[in-house]
Amino acid sequence: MGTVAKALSLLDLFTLARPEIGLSDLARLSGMNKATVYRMVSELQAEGLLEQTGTRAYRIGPAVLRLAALREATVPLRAAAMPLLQRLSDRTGETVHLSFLEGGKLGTYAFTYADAHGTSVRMEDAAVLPFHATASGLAVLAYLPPDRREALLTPPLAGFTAATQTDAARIRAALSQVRASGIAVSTGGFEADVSSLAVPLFAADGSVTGALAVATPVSRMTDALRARIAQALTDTAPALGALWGASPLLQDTPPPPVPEPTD
Amino acid sequence: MGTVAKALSLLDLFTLARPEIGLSDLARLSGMNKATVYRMVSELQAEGLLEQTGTRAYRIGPAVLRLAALREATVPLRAAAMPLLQRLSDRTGETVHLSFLEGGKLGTYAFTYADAHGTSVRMEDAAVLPFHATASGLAVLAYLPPDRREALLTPPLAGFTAATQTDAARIRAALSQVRASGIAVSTGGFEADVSSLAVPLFAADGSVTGALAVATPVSRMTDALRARIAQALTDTAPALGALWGASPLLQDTPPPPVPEPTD
DNA sequence: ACCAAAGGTTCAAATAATGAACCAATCAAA
DNA sequence: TTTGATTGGTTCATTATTTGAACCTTTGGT
Repeated sequence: MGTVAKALSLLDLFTLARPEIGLSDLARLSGMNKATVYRMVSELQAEGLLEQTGTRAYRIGPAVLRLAALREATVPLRAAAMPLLQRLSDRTGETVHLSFLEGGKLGTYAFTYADAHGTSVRMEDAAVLPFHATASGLAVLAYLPPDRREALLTPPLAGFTAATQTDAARIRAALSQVRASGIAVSTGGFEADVSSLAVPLFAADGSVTGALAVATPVSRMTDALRARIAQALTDTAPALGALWGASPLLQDTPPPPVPEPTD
Repeated sequence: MGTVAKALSLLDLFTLARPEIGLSDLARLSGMNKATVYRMVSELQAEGLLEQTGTRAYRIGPAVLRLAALREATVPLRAAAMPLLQRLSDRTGETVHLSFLEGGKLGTYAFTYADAHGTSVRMEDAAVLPFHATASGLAVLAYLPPDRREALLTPPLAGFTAATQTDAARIRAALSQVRASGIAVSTGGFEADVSSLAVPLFAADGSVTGALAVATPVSRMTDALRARIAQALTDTAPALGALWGASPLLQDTPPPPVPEPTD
């Protein structure tokens, strides 16, 4: 792991729940030396990726807004995807959630709510999803090349709820199911009261790039709803893939053109 | 300059005009070795700050969207500032433009248009402003500590138009004017047909953090309009500063509490 | 079939990152 | 106010990483 990667990994310590972090905490959380962290945050600050608050704690800086504007101007994907997500929300009556592989992480990209129900699953933007504990993560994991998959399945796997599956062997078995059906399911693995279905999304070259998911409160999930959501997901995924030039040939072939890995 | 800063400086090579850059071009533009650049972009890519297109060129990656969402959740400044900017636009009938110091750079943060005129100055989000050639830049420069100011004024200064002032001595003289009046003026220094007025913005600790500017087509700028804009700017700046806790005491003291530096 | 330029890779040499220890400032409790 | 613990920040010899010339392979144009 190079110095640059280590410095950038500091950015991932900031979350909605922990938006400001002091120097000592940053050193503790990252496991790096305080002097090292200090030099890194100084460089990140000079670039505007971090900034220091009045209490000397660090937080994400204003430069990311400029970069984000540049990103959306370059790849106006979110704008194009939102109507598709909204239609899927309306059709299923549930929260829809689009995530993409960002380097080695699965990041939330966009989501939409239905206004059908009084209760719905609340999503956070700015979230990174665990691969082994979410439907989206499993959908991606199932179609990742074996080496990358195994790297992400090496113990210890974090437990988020009592229902989180942390046994790598069982997860591998679940991934075979995902490949067989083309759909990933997860119930309460990340958030206790949430049940999700997800389908993988593929890049133009056939590699997996993200996932499209529908999340419902566990109390509402039934076999009938599951079937309706699965149908809606497989209907929507090709149109979404078309936005970045993925082949619509995948449309009627649930197990996509990634060979069943020999694991 | 540390390795991290060098790697991050690559991000600044991407602009709206040049949103995708190949490896060799990145090496040329940055003046770094190709192998060095390659390792850096690989690390930036692993973090999702860059991504590679089908043609192997690099562009800003999706992770910046996640970070931007986190930033706005942490510091919902843009949302709070926009109505103030819009009022200023409506009042002056011109384009308003808010920029902040991001580390060593002056980055565009937000802008609003008036719908009064058929013509107006178009701004780009995702833009970095030169200090010596814009009203915003001069406003900031005037109140920066002498060492930081001098660092930014060391020749060679880039020329953007025939009217760009690139003589550091003359710019220093102009900065005295800015400190005397509390307002910076620039005509055609960055974009040929644009004339701007700007006031500095100060952080809670009294240090300069950015600028608020009004930009008009040169053809429309008159002394009368200049006076009206200057008034509108000095009226708005305190309310804007209040958003981040800057002292409203500055309201009626055009030369803010930064001592006239001995230069 | 050719050439030029691109992306990507290698390895010894050079340089930058590292971490233990240190200082000064802040804060809470005694 | 004294104490003690913790914070942000700094130093410097040791160490490990980055660097860059040269190399290979692929791509695209003529």
